[in-house]
Amino acid sequence: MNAKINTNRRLSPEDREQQILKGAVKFFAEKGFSGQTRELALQLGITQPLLYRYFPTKRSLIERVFEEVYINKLDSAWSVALTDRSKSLHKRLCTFYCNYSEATYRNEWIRIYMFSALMEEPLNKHYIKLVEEQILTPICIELRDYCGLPKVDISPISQIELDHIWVMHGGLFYHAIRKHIYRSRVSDDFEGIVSRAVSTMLEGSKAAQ
Amino acid sequence: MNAKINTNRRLSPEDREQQILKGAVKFFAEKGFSGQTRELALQLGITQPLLYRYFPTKRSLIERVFEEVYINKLDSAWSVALTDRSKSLHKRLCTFYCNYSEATYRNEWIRIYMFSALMEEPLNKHYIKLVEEQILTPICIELRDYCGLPKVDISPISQIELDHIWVMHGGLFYHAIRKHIYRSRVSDDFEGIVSRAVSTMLEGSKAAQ
DNA sequence: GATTTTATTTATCATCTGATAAACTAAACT
DNA sequence: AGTTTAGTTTATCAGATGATAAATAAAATC
Repeated sequence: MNAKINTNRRLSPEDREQQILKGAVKFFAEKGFSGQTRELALQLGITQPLLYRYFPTKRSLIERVFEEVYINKLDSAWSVALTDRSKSLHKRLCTFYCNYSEATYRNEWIRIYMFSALMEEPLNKHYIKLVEEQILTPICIELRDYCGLPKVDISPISQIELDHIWVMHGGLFYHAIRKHIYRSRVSDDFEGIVSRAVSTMLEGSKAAQ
Repeated sequence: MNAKINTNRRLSPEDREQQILKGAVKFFAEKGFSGQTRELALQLGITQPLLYRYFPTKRSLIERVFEEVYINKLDSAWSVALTDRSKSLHKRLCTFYCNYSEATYRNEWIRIYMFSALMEEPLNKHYIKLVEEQILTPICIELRDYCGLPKVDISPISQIELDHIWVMHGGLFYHAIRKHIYRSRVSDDFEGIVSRAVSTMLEGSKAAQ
């Protein structure tokens, strides 16, 4: 299918390693990690043993794929911006989810994330922890302020509050699942969806008090 | 690990087939469809060639697993109950999602669903279509009534309206993903989560008018 | 109880698949 | 230009894996 004729043979080790890595991300995102090294090599336009010059085992290549996809995708500046009360919470949440989705709601990211979760890779649990601590908890704190509820230092964020935000967060994430995993036709106006989801959540939370 | 000593050898063909099928559902839900027939047989406490007496190929067994898991899980009575305006929409939606989640937000269902979606099995697309037609569209229609908006026969349900409901639906589904795929610790009070999600959606939608 | 039937196992095949070793060849060096 | 270095390929291995055939043994039939 996607086999490339290897026009430029003999790359520098750095270039070849990068080429294999990028190709592996694409390949495993599509086929899952039970995809075969020969098929990957074919898609890269190289022979299968060459993979083993750059990565000692298939597993080591997969671990590099994890790193490649997940490292430095969460910008800590976004979490900080979430707490900037000079802007409306609606505005802050919309900005955050547009940035966040641009970084993570991508075909390769989403699919590799789901494959790794199904395989129970530790990566998934680490990432979930990060999301709860860096994203959902800050949002809960801002939502308390928005609804005129007690501050965190009075009573800590409860599981109920987290779960409530998880529904919105998960609902938006699910849009990416529908697009990249189910490959359904979904509306391209993600900003609009975010804006409506955020409004709904904010209005609904206020009304619930 | 889970290997059973085969105490009752020589089952009737019907019983053996059922035993293999149930075991296969459990096995493939855990390992994915690249799980190996020998490991499945070991888990069942039988030898691997015996599988081929009841299922001609691995693929045919997988297709039976799909049927087993998906057939008759959606009760059409639920969709009808959604439109019973003698009860509040909040009540109807909560009842629906509690029934629906009991049928589908189960470990084996969710995991096999996600594996099959990643493999681009047609099953997934069929199911999504069913969800949109039997569940989300009826909800959109009821929501129009709830918000005092024009009826369907005046203007059909738009993609925007569907996407809006998809966020709530996906948010609730994502709770099951977190539980069964990520295997995170999640709150067991799903009824409470549903109730808050539904309230939020209803209040938010009303406020948006 | 002897014979037939059939569920199950043992033995085995062909192919696939991750991985290694040796051969080859394009580029770098002297 | 001749020699060395190192990126890439060819050939191949060992174990895994889906699938088949023959052998075994438990139940059913007569």
